[in-house]
Amino acid sequence: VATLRQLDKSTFIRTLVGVLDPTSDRPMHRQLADSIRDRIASGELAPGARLPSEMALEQETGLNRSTVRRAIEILRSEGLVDVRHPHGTFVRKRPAETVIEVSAGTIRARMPNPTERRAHGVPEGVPILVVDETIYPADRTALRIVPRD
Amino acid sequence: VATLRQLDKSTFIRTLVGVLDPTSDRPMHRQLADSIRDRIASGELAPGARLPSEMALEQETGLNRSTVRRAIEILRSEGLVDVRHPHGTFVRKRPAETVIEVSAGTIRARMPNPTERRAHGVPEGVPILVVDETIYPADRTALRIVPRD
DNA sequence: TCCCATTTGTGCGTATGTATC
DNA sequence: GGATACATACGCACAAATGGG
Repeated sequence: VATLRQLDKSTFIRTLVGVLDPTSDRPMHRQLADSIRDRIASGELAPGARLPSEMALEQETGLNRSTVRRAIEILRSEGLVDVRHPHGTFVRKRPAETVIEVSAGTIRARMPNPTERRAHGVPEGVPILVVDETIYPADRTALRIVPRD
Repeated sequence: VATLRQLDKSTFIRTLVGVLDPTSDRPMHRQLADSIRDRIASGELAPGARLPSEMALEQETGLNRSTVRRAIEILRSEGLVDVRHPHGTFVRKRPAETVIEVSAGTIRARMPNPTERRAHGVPEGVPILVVDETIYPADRTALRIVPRD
């Protein structure tokens, strides 16, 4: 198993490096973020999968750890990954979705402040849905419009 | 005018420093972000107002520029400020809100990816409202539920 | 046109702390 | 206690974009 995991990791990094272009106008941390984002979108990095550690990414991309961290920070702010200290960085799993039925009101969305984040258990990079005054974490809520009775 | 501006700036920084506690468990960059966020919430820093430059904040808080930048990054990811290179960092003005009337469908919210950000002109730290397949930038959109005809 | 000052952006390096196994 | 891995904080240098003179 150790051998297989090692192989998978090497493959991931090799292709990762393949798309990094130091001569590009696009900053390196954005390129790295793009690359990982693509792999998440394609399913190559499935929900729950762990990304290589910062040190591993640093070594195998040749980038500085700060640069690697900035890439991860981007994905974090997009709600794509979940950084668990000191376990690693994981592709976020979408929690089970609760459907809320609404038949009236005004709906907005925005990023929560830290107080709201704590109060409602909203992970980083996840907005909130605001129905009139009521707050729902957007990663686990869908609003369904239903005719008023 | 120069004198007045200088006075305002000094006042701002003094109070800013006043709430920074190096012995606290809370990281310095979060404390700084908290402090500025409070000032935005209270209206002391009105929409459109410019924050002190990174160098000014660095000098007057005694924090490193990287630490100052991390504080600003937090506010940015919350959609509170708008960083314009090389002009400075400004308290974000809420754009005029467009009310969309919906009478059916499913509504979700999430952070946009860079492609969607560009396509819909969504600033950083601003989520999108997704009505079935249609995307609306959440900073300028409110959805009003209306009875189906 | 060009230079300069200002301000944010990018990228590197280093050290130490904290949490978990 | 040690190993691992992320968190915080410092520092430095140079690039890029804009505006003023």
